[in-house]
Amino acid sequence: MPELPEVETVVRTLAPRLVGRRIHAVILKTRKAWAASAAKLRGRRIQRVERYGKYILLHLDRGVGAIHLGMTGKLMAGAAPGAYTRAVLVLDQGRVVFDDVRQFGSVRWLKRPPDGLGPDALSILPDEFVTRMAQRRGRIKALLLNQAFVRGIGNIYADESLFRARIHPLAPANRLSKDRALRLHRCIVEVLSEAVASGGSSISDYVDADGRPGWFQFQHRVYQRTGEPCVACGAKIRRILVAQRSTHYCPRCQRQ
DNA sequence: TGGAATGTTCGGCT
DNA sequence: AAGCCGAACATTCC
Repeated sequence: MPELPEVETVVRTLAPRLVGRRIHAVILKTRKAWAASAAKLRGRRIQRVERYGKYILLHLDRGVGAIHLGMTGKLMAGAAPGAYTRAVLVLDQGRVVFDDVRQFGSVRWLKRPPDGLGPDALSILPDEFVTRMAQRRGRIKALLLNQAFVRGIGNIYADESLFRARIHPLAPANRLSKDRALRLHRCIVEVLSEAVASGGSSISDYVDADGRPGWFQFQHRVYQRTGEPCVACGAKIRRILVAQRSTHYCPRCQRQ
């Protein structure tokens, strides 16, 4: 579940319970390579909690805790550990439980926030978005998924944004007119903001730090609606593969 | 039973 | 050299 809106929702529900807390102990139930790094969180005080693309950053008195939810990661305040719990941060007041069925997520201690990521999808300015797009020849859908280009967009919101902007997912980025690029930027901000306001999309079992699901999945217009009628024109939604990911679009509304 | 699922990374090829 | 592809990671669900 974890794209920008889901991570943002987790951060908003988590932050009030974490800021000012000290991490007394780190319990690890994983053999993943990040475990050694995660152990360094012990003893640190959490000064600020921030979303950084799809990362949850705990700004500490020394360094940062960087949590990535991968595909199935969940971060829950005060929850009981279960079968898929990979890490528990024991605080001076309460605890945070990190569950992750597929284990693509991670909990790490870093000297500084991760580098190599592009500007945040919700804060990049229209002009910069247009300029960066003009420098890329790749397919627009693949580019939106590329965190080095913009950070925060994943498979759901890439499809939903392209649908709203009426842009074909295979369109080469640098071949879009300035108007269409601006429209795409506007639609990305719109879709992400609406999704944040809805608490994200719960497509399998996503919940925020308080265990509450989001409801933006009821607003999806193309994502996982293959074969269903387009809400705008009635044409059947099509599914193709782009960058090895399922890509859903309306063949009539989104022309090449 | 095989394929697909909210993600990232790496190696190889052009 | 950017960009593409396939594979890998691990587990569940239908």
